[in-house]
Amino acid sequence: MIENPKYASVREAASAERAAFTQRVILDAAEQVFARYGQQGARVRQIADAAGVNVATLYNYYKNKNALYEAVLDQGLQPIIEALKEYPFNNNGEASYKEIISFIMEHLHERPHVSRLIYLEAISDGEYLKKIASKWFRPLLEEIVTKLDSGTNNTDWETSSYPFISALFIHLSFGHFALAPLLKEVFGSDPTSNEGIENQRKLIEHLVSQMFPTLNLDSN
Amino acid sequence: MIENPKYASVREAASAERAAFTQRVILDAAEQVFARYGQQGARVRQIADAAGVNVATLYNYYKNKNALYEAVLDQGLQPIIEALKEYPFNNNGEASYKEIISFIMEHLHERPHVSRLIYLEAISDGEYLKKIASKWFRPLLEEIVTKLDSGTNNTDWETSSYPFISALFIHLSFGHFALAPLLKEVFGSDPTSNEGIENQRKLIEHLVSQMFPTLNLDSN
Amino acid sequence: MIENPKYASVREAASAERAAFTQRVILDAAEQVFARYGQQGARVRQIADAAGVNVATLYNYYKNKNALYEAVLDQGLQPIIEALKEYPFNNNGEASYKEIISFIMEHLHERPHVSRLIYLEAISDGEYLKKIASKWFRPLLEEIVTKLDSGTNNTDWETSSYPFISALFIHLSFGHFALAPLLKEVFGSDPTSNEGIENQRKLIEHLVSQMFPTLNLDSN
Amino acid sequence: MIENPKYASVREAASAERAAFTQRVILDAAEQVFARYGQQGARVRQIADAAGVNVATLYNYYKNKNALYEAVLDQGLQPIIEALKEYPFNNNGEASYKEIISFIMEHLHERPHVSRLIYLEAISDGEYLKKIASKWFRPLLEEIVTKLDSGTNNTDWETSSYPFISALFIHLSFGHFALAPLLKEVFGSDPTSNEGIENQRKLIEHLVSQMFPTLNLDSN
DNA sequence: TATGAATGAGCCTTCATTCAT
DNA sequence: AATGAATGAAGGCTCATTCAT
Repeated sequence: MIENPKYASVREAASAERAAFTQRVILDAAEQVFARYGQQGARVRQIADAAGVNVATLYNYYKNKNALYEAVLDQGLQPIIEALKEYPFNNNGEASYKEIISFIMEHLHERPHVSRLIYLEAISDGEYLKKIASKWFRPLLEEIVTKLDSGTNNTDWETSSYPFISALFIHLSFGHFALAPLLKEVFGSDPTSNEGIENQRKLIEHLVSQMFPTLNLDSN
Repeated sequence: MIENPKYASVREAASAERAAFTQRVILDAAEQVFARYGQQGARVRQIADAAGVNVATLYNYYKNKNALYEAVLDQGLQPIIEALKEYPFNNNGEASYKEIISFIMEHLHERPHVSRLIYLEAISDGEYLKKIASKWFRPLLEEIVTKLDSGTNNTDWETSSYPFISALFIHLSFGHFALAPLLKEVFGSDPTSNEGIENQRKLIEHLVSQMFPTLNLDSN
Repeated sequence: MIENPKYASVREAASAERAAFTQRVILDAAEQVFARYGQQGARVRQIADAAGVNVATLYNYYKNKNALYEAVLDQGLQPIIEALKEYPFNNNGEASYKEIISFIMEHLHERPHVSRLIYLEAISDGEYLKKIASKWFRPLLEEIVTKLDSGTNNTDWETSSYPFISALFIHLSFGHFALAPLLKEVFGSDPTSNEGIENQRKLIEHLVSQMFPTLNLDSN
Repeated sequence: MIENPKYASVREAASAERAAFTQRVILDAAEQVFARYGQQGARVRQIADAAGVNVATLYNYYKNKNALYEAVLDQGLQPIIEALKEYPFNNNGEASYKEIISFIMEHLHERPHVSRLIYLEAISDGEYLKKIASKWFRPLLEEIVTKLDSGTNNTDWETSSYPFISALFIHLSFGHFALAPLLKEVFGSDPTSNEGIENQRKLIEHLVSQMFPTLNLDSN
């Protein structure tokens, strides 16, 4: 029997919504597990359990474990990429380097697995590392470097030092979240607490202001 | 057949030597594989292949994969611990903070998997993380903090900031090696090359000298 | 909503027609897939795809895969059984053995999967083999044997040879279609083409006329 | 410790022998199961059970189920190919067509799964059918045709009929074994018994002698 | 009736581990 | 000590089937 298209579309919409929800749940669970055990170490069973669905359901949405991992990287990292793109880094100089730092720290805080996913991929020298580097880190760092260049009189550091400064920034932001369990164990306080993040933000600010005193004076 | 005890002991000595060699080869291979794929992601077959021995041989030396992993952590990290213990951090103030930096960077360079093992444990919040933190990082950082305290007039930073400074140091030293594949991909040059290490060492020195100007003046 | 019974019945009729159509489509698809991969090797998903319906729809018509297979055997073979029953084998001697041969070959041609289904059941010694043998082949062969007996003076062959002659007939008719892919590959021409079937028909005729010369003279 | 090479080789030989035995057992079991359920319908678990080994052991010898199937076809069919090659079909005309028939029937009897494997592959139009046709059936049939040509005065049949005669021969020999379960069910007696085979042999002989009367007179 | 979503069971394969030599 | 062979358990994935709409 041909249904009333209107009702059919309503039903289909509900079904699609449900599917989208399930897919999101699976993706979140996968992100969590992959971010802890890596691509090889993660178990699909564990992901399914974390998502609260049957293992077979995973395969209604993703071809295989590898495709799921790719989706985690793509869609897990995407929000931060998008956010960074929209950020007015060099629109008119209004966004200070301090705001940039806050912005990034805030986003990494909201997506606690991103840093760890990237670090795991880096440590295992995974096949997606090239993509992460080219589509992600290089644009991000270029923005930062441009900001530094435009905001200082360029006498503080030589251009050749920028890579090291960029790496320093990566360590202090991404590393802060990736290494959180160890830091908590060593120092006793949770680095991902609001206080911990705030302190780390201040440290980065302080370092930048020390390294680029002219930047400091200029823009803030 | 009754053997000549003398010859037997000779043979036994040779045998023991051979066994020690095999065990070392296995441990090195295991360290390499675990440092890349983590405890769960590593495959014993891959370790055996990397060691050039039969898989069954592993089990002549280690009860199981888990015991092998523990041995990797214990014995893989041990040399650096030992080295640090022997180092005259605060014997008579002769060892400058620069020397300490060089010393640690050099050791991490020689054991390229140590940083990654630790990072993997930290990211996965592994069961050995407590041990690593308490037996390893805390003593190391205490030495450093003591050094800072004794070497400066203590006006540069408040004591409460020491954890963050310690963490900063971890990121810049251990993180430099753990993240090497990503950094290489992003910046194009190998961070683990002599030049890359030298530059990183200088960066750390520079930061320390900026953060602790009195330390800088005092000891070097 | 209270419906007008008249319209309801119209709708029900249309619905029933539609359902009958769907069921036929599913059955045809199932026959095709089962005839190729057997009971165990066939995949319900493949059947649903071939039928152009959702997998779940299969289960509106058949309890499970096994019931579908039984239906394929029952209803797939039924038309030929029915046709043979209606055929005036020994009504009044009007149907010559040549006509019988043509008749069977024609029916096997129209239902290309029947031969293969039977062969697969035979090869796998399936649980429906008994049924096929008793309800299908034995009646068919008895008709043929009766025909031979009544049409000849019975001097050509001993009665004990009839099984072998019957088997010969099976091989040359059913086997011709079941083995078609191999024969095509070996000889280059399609045995299921009109020409191929015609030639095979002639071969059977020739053999029969050779084996039963008196039959040959009598009835044609 | 380096062993005495002599003893080592002895041990290795024993090990290799054991492995060869296991591989043979697996292959035989696989042949049996594949010959019944086909490539898709066969279950590796069933094969392992039939071989009396653990499922994982299969994978010490064959990459996967498909490779095992290929090995079954290759090595399962090979003995008959070899046997046929060595047979003096046209050495000096000493081997009569009756001997050829006996020879083939005997070999098919000894390897009861060969006929069924071929039939299943034919029915499913499998990917190895081409190979079977070209490397196996065509040579075999060419030998037979050559035999027929050389042994008769060639007046009995036209050359264009040879394919049909060849196919007839396939049906009566291979089909006799492949279809054995059905024939047994229909006729009550086992076609693969010595008596059944003997009778089938005679039937083939009879048909040949009828179809090629001059051949009959000449060579026997 | 038809279907997209979901699932438990089962399949193929690999894993970590043990055995026998 | 070392290894090829063997295995139980677990892994990833697919299957047949059911649910909910």
